[in-house]
Amino acid sequence: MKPTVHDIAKIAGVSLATVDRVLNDRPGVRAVTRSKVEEVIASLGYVRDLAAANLAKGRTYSFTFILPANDNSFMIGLHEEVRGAIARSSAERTDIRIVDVPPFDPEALVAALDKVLAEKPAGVAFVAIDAPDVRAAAGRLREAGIPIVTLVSDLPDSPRDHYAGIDNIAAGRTAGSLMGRFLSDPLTGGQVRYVTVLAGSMLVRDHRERLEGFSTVIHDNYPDIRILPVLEGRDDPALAETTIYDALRRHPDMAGIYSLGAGNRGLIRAVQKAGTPRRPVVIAHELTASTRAALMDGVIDAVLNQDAGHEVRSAIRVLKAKADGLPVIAAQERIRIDIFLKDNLP
Amino acid sequence: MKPTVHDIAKIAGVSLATVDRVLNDRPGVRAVTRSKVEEVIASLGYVRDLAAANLAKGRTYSFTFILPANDNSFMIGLHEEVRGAIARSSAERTDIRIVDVPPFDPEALVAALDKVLAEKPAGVAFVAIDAPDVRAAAGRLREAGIPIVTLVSDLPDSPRDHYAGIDNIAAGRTAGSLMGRFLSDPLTGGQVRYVTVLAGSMLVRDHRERLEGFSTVIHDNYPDIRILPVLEGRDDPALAETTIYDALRRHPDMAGIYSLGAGNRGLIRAVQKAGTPRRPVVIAHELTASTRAALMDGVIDAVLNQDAGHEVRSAIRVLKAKADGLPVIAAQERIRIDIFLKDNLP
DNA sequence: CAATTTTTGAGGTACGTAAATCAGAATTTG
DNA sequence: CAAATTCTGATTTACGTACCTCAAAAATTG
Repeated sequence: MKPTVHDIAKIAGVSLATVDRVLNDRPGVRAVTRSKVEEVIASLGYVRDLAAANLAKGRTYSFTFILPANDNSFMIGLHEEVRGAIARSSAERTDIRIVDVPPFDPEALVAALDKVLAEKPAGVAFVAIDAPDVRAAAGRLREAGIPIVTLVSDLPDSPRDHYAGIDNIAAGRTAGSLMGRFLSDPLTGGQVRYVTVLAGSMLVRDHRERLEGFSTVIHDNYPDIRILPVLEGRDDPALAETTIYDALRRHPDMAGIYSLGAGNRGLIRAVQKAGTPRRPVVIAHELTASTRAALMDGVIDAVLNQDAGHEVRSAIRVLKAKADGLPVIAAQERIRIDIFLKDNLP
Repeated sequence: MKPTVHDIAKIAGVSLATVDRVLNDRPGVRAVTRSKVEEVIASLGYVRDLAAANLAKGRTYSFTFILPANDNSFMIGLHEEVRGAIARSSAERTDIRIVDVPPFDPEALVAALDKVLAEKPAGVAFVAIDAPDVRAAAGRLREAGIPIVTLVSDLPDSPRDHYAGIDNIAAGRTAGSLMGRFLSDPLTGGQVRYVTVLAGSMLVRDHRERLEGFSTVIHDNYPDIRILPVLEGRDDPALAETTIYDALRRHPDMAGIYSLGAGNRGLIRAVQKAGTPRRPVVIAHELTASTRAALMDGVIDAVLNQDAGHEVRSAIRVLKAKADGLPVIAAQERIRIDIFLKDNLP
């Protein structure tokens, strides 16, 4: 059977208390004794029974999720997933709290992080904003020994333990590749096509990265496709609608649209209203009620999606593992870019 | 704090033993007393602490995985993932065993299922073969109260508890949609193109379903694409190579190939060797070393993939939940169809 | 070498549940 | 109404670990 602390004590010829001191890094053990015990632990292949340990500790993992109070479908969905996790938390010894912060506001995020730090939770997950102050606040948390996971939006070059989100450069590249393939003409070819990109804001890292990936692929592989200057829709459906509508009026021959942010409701309306002679190829992000309907109707050709539920569950798993000092299964925690066509909608 | 059995006993005015009898469906409790206790349980919102319960029971979940002893990359990968789970199992109170069976052999599978039944494991996962005898054997397991999960290949109309695998019709539809889009010519159009399908065997349900989805989408949406009679490569690289090579010699203008089974190593060699004037669009299944390389080289255009690791972990989670009588998080257990282009390779 | 400090042992309690025993109470049966 | 049966309560042990106390042994210091 699985070895227990008692087995270790017996074989090492020490008392249970000493084994406990070694296992939990408590003082009061001579170096010789310590190494002897450690040897036995290794030779037996002992692994601490986490369930029993947590039971004994009466421990509950208290995690805090700091989320922007955005009202787009994706963020609302993210909130819901966290609430779902909270509902399930009773059975899992976790106690999860949500802290809302105003969106796109680095100072508010820093304030929230510092406030959370004072509460000494067992782990923190937050949607990062790419700013030096945020990086510093994250450093303070790590300093205090609190594991950190960034969610949806990463904070590179920071001491975060993990990023639970998609690779946005790869997402942009995928969009570019699909756009290129959907537009390419294997027989004739050579005609110049115009593609427009609708972003939320170029101040957001995710959007910058998606654009970067998209542009690279188009430039490198599809020389007859030209990307028009980026339009900013501030993730707002109304603004997106007028912006895209105007663009389609100016370029009735627009071959494609890549919407790399939110506010797709407006984009869809604009495309339908404009009624251009040849409907442009549209690739958008995040599967919501409206993008799903547009996919079915043929207004959108492909949707790249990140599964908020997976991101939340992954963040919790990672925080738990970090809190226990356990390794994470990397393959399990990689958040994949889902590609949805109208034929593989779940 | 979380209510415990002690709280229930105190509030219901009964002893701990009675609460235990109610909770674990043991006899020896009057109906009145039972309902009183159940009322208190409900009113307190009591949930049993699984960790403590399992600790007390000294329980280890013993699961059996029945896997075909195929030697293609996918099945080898599946084996590896199960072995990986076994390596991790010490920490998770699971004891997983692998039983190998000859591939595509319903009788051998039935024999294995019956042998496993005799060992009364806490759950069984197996790669199903679509045959009445297999269905009956699965019924015997369920009869014995053993949870069943089908892996990779489903067994519809059987009493299995769960299927951990992709929707193969949707996969075929996706392949059809990508093929149609990659081949379609938005400006000219109208020319007839020929596409060939390489399957392992039409006797396998997965392959039949993929073909069905593929054909449906092509017929309904891309009338100028014609599907040639299905080629069977028996999932064998050598056979696939000669089959495809011959086909490309006969049809040098072949526009596309959909490989819905295994043996892609041979397919790739055939396409490279044939050197047709215009390389056909190739869509294949399962990301392996060879399909990955072919994607990078541009020989394959898209790979549809099912993540064996996710399937195995999902199967284990579901078996555990069923063994504990807990609900499963459906969204978490849905196995997704990954679409890989050369731009989003992990 | 005595005084002090450090290390170790022994033992206990606790976490929340499972499962068992045994005795007493309530109920049913003849 | 006695006997048999069925319920119920009280109590105990166990699971594997954490953490506490107290005393004894060993090592270190002055």
